[in-house]
Amino acid sequence: MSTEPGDPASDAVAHVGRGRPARYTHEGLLELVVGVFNERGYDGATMEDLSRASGLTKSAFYHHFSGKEQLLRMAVDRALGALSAVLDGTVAGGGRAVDQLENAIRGTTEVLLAELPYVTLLLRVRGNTDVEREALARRRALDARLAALVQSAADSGQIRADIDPRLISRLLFGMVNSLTEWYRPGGTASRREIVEAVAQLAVDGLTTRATDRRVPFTRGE
Amino acid sequence: MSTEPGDPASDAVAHVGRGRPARYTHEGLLELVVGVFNERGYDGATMEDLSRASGLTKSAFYHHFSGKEQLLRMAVDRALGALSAVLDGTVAGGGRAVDQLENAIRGTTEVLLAELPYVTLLLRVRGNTDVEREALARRRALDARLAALVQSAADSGQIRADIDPRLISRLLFGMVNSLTEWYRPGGTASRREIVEAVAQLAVDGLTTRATDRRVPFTRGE
DNA sequence: GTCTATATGTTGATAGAC
DNA sequence: GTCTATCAACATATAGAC
Repeated sequence: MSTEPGDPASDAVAHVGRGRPARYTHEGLLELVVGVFNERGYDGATMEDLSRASGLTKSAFYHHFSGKEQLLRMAVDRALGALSAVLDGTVAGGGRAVDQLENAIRGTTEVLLAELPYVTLLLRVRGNTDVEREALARRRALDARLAALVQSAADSGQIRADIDPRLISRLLFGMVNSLTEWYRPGGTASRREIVEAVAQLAVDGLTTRATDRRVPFTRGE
Repeated sequence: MSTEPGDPASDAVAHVGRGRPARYTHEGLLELVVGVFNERGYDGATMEDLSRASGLTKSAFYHHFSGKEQLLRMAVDRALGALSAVLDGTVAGGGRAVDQLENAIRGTTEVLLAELPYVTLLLRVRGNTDVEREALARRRALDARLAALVQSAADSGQIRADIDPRLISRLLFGMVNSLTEWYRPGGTASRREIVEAVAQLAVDGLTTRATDRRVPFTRGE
């Protein structure tokens, strides 16, 4: 993470103390930390890396956080909270199952892009520690809710029935989650474009189609 | 990785030596090692973990491999070789761009499922060491070839033109790559089913469609 | 080829001065 | 709240006996 426009470092500094370095907000520091976690991997990032990225020594850094695992917990909690909330909103909105599903796809994609570093870290958790296992369990619960949406849409004949809904759910949200592999805030595609692309590719696939979806379907040229 | 049917451990033992433990093949050991890498993460896996999984002490293990990084190189080389080969075959086959693309989707999916642990490890590489950076570079080259296939299909009007081909490529192969997150060889869905599901979802999306694709297109119920 | 023992470096975390 | 100094645990890797 170099210092580019929109770099989290700019948010981290609350005000400069009278001593040597700067003072930091809890949240600003966390964003820096998560950036390092995502660069080096959670295991690969050392407390020395994390503190240096904050402009603090290890000791000063330990004054703000109890340890590496607490940092991970705070980060994945933020991601899980955001994903959980958007899913709550989607289901509360009601409507046809297929529309709820499309809303869930758009909503989770939006959250992923808006909370990119936190969701990225969440998706890379492997389960080596208690914090990680707890995060995995909560993530599985979210996945189950998404799978249930797909199942409902399939049960009511609103989406294709020739593929197992569980498989569809995994592939679909696998596509969404894969955004963490390449999306970066300053890139060519805007969030809005990406959300549209994901939703449209999910619904219609690659095939060419006229603007009015009810025209006869023809494949290729 | 416990000892289940089809467990790599069974392939690892070549024959029992006259001394205490067993002898191992280079390749069988590598499969065990990659399993541990994927469980604990490359950084999280210690040489102690790796040797213990092989039933050897650390020292005996070092007799077979020069170190942790060599193991990683061998593993990602295997994945990169397999992916590269399938892509070579696809392009050599010729045909319409859209058909080459569909073949590439099927081919990379098949390779991913067949070489699951190796591809999984490859996809998790972050770039902390020279070996990792080299692997990332080779992977980017493969991604570029896939993106070029999508671009060709778009240029000749064989796939939808309302989404940036680069974005399509990333989402499509992101979906394929997401299989490493959950596919396990003994599961309910066969490789064949999964390849079909990926290809069909990619081409047609979620929408219900009659068996004959040329019937008038209707959405929902 | 495998073992026990150990060298050597790194890491997460703490002590205590200022 | 930040620093320098340091610890105990653990990691990669090697030495050398059998």
